[in-house]
Amino acid sequence: MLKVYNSLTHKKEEFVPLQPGKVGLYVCGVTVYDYCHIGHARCYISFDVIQRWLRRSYEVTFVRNFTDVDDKIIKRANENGEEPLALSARFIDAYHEDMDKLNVAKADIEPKVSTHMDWIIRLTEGLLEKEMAYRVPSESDVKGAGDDVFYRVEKFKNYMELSKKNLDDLRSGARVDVDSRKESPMDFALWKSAKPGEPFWESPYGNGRPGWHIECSAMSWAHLGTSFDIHGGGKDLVFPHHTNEIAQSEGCHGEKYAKYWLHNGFVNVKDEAKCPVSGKFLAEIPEAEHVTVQLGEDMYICGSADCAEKFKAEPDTYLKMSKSLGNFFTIREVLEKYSNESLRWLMVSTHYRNPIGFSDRLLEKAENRVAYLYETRLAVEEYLSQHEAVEGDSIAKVFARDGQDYNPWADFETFMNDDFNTAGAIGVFNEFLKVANLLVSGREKEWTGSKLKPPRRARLLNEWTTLLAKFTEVIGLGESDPESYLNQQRSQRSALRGIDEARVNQLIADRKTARENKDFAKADEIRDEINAMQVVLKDTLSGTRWTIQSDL
RNA sequence: GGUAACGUGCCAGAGUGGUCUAAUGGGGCGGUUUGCAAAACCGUUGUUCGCCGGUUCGAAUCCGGCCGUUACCUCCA
Repeated sequence: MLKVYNSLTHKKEEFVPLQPGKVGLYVCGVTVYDYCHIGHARCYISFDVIQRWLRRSYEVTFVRNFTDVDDKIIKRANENGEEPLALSARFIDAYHEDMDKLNVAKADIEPKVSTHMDWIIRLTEGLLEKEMAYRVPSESDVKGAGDDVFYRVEKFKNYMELSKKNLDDLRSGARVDVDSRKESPMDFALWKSAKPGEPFWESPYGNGRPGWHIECSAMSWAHLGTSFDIHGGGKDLVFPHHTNEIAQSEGCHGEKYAKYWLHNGFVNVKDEAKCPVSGKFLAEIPEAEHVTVQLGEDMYICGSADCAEKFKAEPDTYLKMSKSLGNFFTIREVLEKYSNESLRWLMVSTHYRNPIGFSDRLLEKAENRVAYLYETRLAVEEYLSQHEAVEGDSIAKVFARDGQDYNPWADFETFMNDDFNTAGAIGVFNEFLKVANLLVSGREKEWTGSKLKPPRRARLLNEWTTLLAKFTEVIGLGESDPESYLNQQRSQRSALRGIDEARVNQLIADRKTARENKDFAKADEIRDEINAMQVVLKDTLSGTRWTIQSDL
């Protein structure tokens, strides 16, 4: 049974769709005036996993819009001397590129404001008829500009149901100049009359364009009807955006708008300090071991007394190395330095409603986990290419503990059904990956108490491979080809650190020769040289693999 | 100023009344393995859940207060 936390009721509830077997899902999309940032990544990755999970049990209609008519777009376009719709089209393309990299699937329907003006007008008409909205003459001198239309907030009883605020607090906190033509300061614009230098559309109220909130009410109506199952978005949209959406849609249709409201938490960028000598992140070292060093006016923190000594002796040498890596904001900036799946892993490893810390250190950790995932897959593939399988017991039986079958998928499902708890689910997944490594390295005895013959291991690894696909399909990680993924990840790191791959390969070949000649002194000398380049070697049965040393 | 969310061990992060003396991952330490490493795997470390008080037979988990962090309060996912 699936349970979801509903922001509307502030409780976890059993998920029961309006129509059996079907789910209508609407997620607020981007306002396309710039590249997507990590906050967008969080939201769309979260709902991508949610959507993937729902599709296992329901026929899902997933709608995620583009807001391509908006103040910020117009402002940016005017600065660039570009048509607003041309600018938004560019950023829609950029959005798709970014989301492809993050393995975020396209929504079933991705509607745009600019092609839904008729729905927006129908909705506005409906609200005017019910006197939930009112017209006031435009102050604009643009020819054809007629009226502005405002929503009459006082007429909608449950206005604050979602945000748990009260109108009086909002009034007192208002920080924007009040438009004196409004009946009440809280009233918001449904339709804005045309202004100089702005695009406009025709309407019964004269030329103009829609207000900010109406587009989601209109597009969800167009594609999911007046009432649907799940509405999602970032927590920051609770007020005013979602609050106003409810007011508009319920005010017009007189029906419950969305049954469940799901809101993802924020991304908090952290600037994390490193020890200037060892380069280690101070957060990784117990505070008791930190040593403060004062140089003139400036204070520095080292990770240990040893480091502090070295630092005092040669501060200039170390200060050069400690330059800040800076904070990242756009998805593109992050993906220049880290592999695409590392960002997704980071996002999925925290529950979607909780705040998530964002820093180089955490990305680096995520990067290493993704590498572990692919290295495991690679090792399994190698093993299976070398060993034939024979029939035997299943993973559940062989890895049973305390008389209980080992059933990672069931555990995974339990977590996912508990408000899409991907963080817990990832914990199960981690253990599942370990199972493969145990078998590949012939160490299953550590878990099961007895050793298996290779054909039995191969049988279990075949089963494992099938099962793995079920996990990766849900979390959207580990679905690429392992070899090419790892190579890509390595090339990215090599390029960033100026490591010459050809040189590394040459040294590895030299070392291989030395090892074949049993000249281990020479081989180790070469390896030291390689290690000095921040390259780490891994000797396997099928040859030497190499990776770039992690910053951690 | 108003409102809300969050605060878990060295770090990240699950856990919302009793098999929690806290899943999982990272780190540290010890080991298996390896020509030596790396990787992988095993063991171990951490009595502790922001602080104070209360409810309860029993609390990380419920209630109250305090402190801290983050965010929102008309156009940010």
